[in-house]
Amino acid sequence: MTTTGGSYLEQLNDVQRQAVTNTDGPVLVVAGPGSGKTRVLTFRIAHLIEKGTAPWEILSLTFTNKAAREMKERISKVVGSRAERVWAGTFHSIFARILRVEAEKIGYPSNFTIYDSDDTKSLVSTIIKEMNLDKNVYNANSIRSRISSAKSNLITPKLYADNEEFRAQDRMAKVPHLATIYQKYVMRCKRAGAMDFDDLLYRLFELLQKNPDNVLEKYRKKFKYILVDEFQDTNTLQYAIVRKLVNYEGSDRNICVVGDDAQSIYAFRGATIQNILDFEEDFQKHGIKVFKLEQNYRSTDHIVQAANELITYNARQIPKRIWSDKGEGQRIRIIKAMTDSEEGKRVSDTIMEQKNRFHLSNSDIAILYRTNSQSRIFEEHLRRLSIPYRVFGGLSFYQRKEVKDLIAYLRLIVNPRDEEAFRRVINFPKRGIGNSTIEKIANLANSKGISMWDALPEFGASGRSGKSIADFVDMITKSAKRADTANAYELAIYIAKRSGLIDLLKSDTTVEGMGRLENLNALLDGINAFVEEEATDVIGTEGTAPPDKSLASYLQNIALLTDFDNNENDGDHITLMSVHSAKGLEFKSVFVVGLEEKLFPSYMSMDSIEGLDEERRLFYVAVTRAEQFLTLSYANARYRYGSMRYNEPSRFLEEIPRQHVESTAGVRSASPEMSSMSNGGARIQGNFSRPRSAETSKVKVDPSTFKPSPHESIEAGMRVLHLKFGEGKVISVDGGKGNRVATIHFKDVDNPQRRIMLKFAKLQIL
DNA sequence: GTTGGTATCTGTGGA
DNA sequence: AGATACCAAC
Repeated sequence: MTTTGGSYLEQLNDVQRQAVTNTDGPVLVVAGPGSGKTRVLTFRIAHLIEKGTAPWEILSLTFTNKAAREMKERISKVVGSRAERVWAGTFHSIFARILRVEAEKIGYPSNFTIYDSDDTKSLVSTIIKEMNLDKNVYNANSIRSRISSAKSNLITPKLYADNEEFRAQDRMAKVPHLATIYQKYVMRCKRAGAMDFDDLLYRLFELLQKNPDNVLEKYRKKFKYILVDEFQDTNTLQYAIVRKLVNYEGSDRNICVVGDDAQSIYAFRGATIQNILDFEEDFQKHGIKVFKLEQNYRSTDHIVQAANELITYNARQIPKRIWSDKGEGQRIRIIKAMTDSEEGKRVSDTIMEQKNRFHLSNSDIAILYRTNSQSRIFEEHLRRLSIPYRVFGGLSFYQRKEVKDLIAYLRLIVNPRDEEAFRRVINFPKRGIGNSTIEKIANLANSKGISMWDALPEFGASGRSGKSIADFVDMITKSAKRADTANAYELAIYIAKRSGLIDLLKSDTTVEGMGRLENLNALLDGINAFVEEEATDVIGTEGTAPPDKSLASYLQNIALLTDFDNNENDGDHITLMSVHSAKGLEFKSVFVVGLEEKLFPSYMSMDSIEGLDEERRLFYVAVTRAEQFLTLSYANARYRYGSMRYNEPSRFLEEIPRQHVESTAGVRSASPEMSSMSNGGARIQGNFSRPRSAETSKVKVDPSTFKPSPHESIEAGMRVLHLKFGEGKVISVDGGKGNRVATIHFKDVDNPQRRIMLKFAKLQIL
């Protein structure tokens, strides 16, 4: 043991220690927010290494690069530099790394391209256009997500086409050709030597399934211990791969998954809580051990209890109540604003006030929102108060046009069959190869079943664009030749100049144009840094593999990076980010903003119980980010899509028991901005429905005698009691089983007629 | 083939 | 509101 080695177990509570030291056999850790989940995972890995497991025999899968990096840092605090050799990374990056070695076994080049969602969308659009389908009916985005979910559920184009149920669904949705699009899409990706994000998972599964050269055994032997973080966010496909690696005859089944069903927020990309339930069942007979971490070390009690309460509104969950001994703490504050702009101002003012009163630094504070587009208004107001901030998420560096353009050239050099890259740069900067020529090349490629690049020689130098095409081919071929001797950086500089990209940007002297040139230079610097970087970040296979500094390797790296990853801790700033990206983080003071119906919960998720439950879990995640101060805010009206929209306060606000909420006295006093409002503003005020919490406060129902009746038994005509709205009469009940909605007229409420989802509501029949 | 203008749509989360 | 698609004129 190292000198620090002995002490790490003492930093754990009993359950945590058991979860760390029970290293062999299947383990499920159900970990509430702030319960020391990361600590358990990292110490478990450290413990394995201390006990003699080779670092490279440990596979640790996470969802973000940030989580993986943090984990390695924390492991190395216990076991030193050996931590570098652990296979720790995201599902996508680890699998991409394996596929880079094995791709040729399943018919892909080892330097395959990774298609991002823009590439995917554009390929889907191209196919729809080629099939002469109406793009308004065949919406590229929804088709993309349908294809994605098919892949995530291991449904191949063939299975899809043969499945009568899917076809019936598609006919109903007026998209009968979806199966064909899916089939073409997969074929085109393969033809382009490209994998989309789902393929990085799916093709690895395919590899292990088909098992050429007994590759399955190779990886089963290699990974003696497997750990999965955020298991509630895995999809069917990811779990299928994990099972392949670990659940087989004669396996030690050293698998540890950590998750919290209440924090599952990625159902939209195929994640299913079912995996946690299945996991218990799948490993039952192999002596699974289950540990529940319920003590919350993060937040004070009002916050913890509010979170507990609100999650009970969900239909399905693993029973669990988190608790804290950090004391009662501050109550939750609610800010009500007339407009989005006022919300921005009030939140910024409150931040200023908190900073002064409680001596918080900027880095202690975060503003969390449902959609990235909400950041703008807070930026404006924070800037006005000279409060430094940083916005995470949104358009990442690698999604900017000028960056994507150069990357497309690099992609094409590495893999000329990459059709999306080809289409992007064949005529940019303009070189006289117009749409009709591109169409002709595409038609030729399709009829031959080859890529557009491979179709070029046959297309010939005929016609007006012949010379330009020949020149283009020459440029790419020459660059590819250079790649043998030049490194990625030299190559990037060469092609940036040779293609005319640099000149084009230099000729644009506007502020934006200069910004674009800066971005391009930043990209070049980034490539240089990648080339010069020491081997520190490299996960050696057996600790001996030399760092792969090729252009192909660079491209695969950046394809999986997000905005999170290319930024250092640069000083003391407030954090602005979506609730999704805040998962796993914590701040002394958290502002959850935009708590309005149709925004949070999102209108996209409001028409189903499952959707609403996921939004509620998302809100649960948001609330549990806060250590000491939690502030919730909403606006009655906000600009969205070009016009003022009015929204009700979010139902989630009502689901927080009042005893955890700060009294609103004084908080609602008009801000200067409100009193200086124009007539337009006055009209908005006129439409302002009174906040629900204010009107409900006068209804007195004693919670100790209140006994909710089963929601199935509620019928029209009954007299019922509601914890917040008091006594009311059920006017009607509609909606299907499990989804019933009652219209109830309450006696003592300003807005008496209410539509209530019976599944969530707690009603007592009188 | 290119340019510049107008019409139309789309609209969450993120590896 | 902003991005993109489409169309007419050069």
